[in-house]
Amino acid sequence: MDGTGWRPVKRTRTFEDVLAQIERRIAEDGLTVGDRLPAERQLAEQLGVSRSSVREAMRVLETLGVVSSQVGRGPDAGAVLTSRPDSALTDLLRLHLGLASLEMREVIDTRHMIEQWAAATAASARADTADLAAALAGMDAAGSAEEFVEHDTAFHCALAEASGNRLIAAIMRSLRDSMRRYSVEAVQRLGDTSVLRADHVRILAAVDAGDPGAAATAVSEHLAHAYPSLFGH
Amino acid sequence: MDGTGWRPVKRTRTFEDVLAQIERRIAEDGLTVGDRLPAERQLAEQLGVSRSSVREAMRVLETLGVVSSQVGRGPDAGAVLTSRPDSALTDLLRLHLGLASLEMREVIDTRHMIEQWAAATAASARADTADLAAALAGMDAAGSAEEFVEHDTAFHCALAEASGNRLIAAIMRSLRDSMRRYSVEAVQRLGDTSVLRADHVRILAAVDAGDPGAAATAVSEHLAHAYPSLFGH
DNA sequence: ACCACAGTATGGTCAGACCATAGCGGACCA
DNA sequence: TGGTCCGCTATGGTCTGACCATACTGTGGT
Repeated sequence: MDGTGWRPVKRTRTFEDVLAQIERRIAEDGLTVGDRLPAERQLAEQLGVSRSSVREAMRVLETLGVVSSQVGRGPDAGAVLTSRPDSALTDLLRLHLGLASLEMREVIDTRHMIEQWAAATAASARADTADLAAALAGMDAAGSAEEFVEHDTAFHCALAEASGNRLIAAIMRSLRDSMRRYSVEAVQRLGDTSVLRADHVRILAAVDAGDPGAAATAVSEHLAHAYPSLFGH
Repeated sequence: MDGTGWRPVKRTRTFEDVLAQIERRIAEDGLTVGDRLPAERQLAEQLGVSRSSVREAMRVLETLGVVSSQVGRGPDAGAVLTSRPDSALTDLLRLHLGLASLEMREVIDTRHMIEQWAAATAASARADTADLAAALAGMDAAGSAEEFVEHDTAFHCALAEASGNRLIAAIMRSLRDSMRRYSVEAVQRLGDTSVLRADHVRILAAVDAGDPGAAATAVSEHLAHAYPSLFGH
């Protein structure tokens, strides 16, 4: 106890203050996607800080996928508010997988959960399945494991989007991005993709039929086929 | 067409290059949580860039919850590898909710999905429920809506952790952080918390009994009680 | 053995300069 | 009138070098 009643709880770095100011401004001025933030030099002057601090705050916002910086001049230049949570989530997953603070098993279980939910929800909502069918056609035409996985990813992301929940769709895209290499290896190990194709057809049919239970079951069986090593008991 | 076969696809900013180098280094040297990165000045010299660029890369890594910077001197000073995906996810959700590029409904649906899965998984695994019981006791002792929500949050996060999946637990914590204010209002609107308490007891009992189906059902009914406006048909 | 204090490595911040980019707008010419 | 060229300028991107605050390290004195 120092008797002053003070505790150096946490020092606030300048760029954190800048972040708070910008966030407040977004809320107060009702800024939304497409609007521009003031230029770095202006912002620095307005807030009474150096441009470096403003730039560090910009890096954070860019990392979180809420702004996008463009050089040059004109209406599209400068820091523009955007909404790209995908790359942020992807980077997050990739780095934490690299640090071994997450395991692939956890990622795949999460995907399993999301995909079952998305399939059931899309089926209940009788969502449009044109994108799903297109991705299925792409898989049939694929000539390599990489190409197959690409269209497979498109199929599953389209399924997540069909659920109508943008947060879940964003998480799904990031999960797939993080697993790409792993998925390619899984397909190569499997060799034959006809089983996977049949699974996809069943998922699509269940969604089209508006049968949530069947859709969820089809997804579950599909993942068991795709990653047999993770579903053994 | 410029005839050179080149297209300036995308310029790579210096700090992005620094990020890639650091990430490569983490992978190659097998760095893990607790290890230190070189000092900013060293890194700048090694990579042949300015300290500003290194610092911008650090801000990104810090935002993603992969490093934590400490000033001063000694073993704990400098940039240390950590694993804190929670705050990154929380910031991500908060900002995107603020930009209206996500709606509360989507967040709550996601929570519903996660929580059902977590409850069922925890029940199947016969997970330890001491933390759940402790949070339940905290709720009983709560004197205000804020306090109640705090222990309620602890209960649900403990449930996610009991599933054994750290990714899902991290997402759960972030979701709850983002919804805190909304949850407090929901509890105040509800007035009586006895229904919620009974729900929690049922969830806990189902997990203890190792009954995944009952656990999932209990969670679902609980959310319907807590957010009646979102589950009307 | 202990304590006080100078030394030093660390991140945090700032000021100012220069570069590359890309739209803007006027000058010039047909 | 119309179009084309070219300089202007606002923007982000980068670098340099300085200084501050912090917190450990080691040394020297007691």
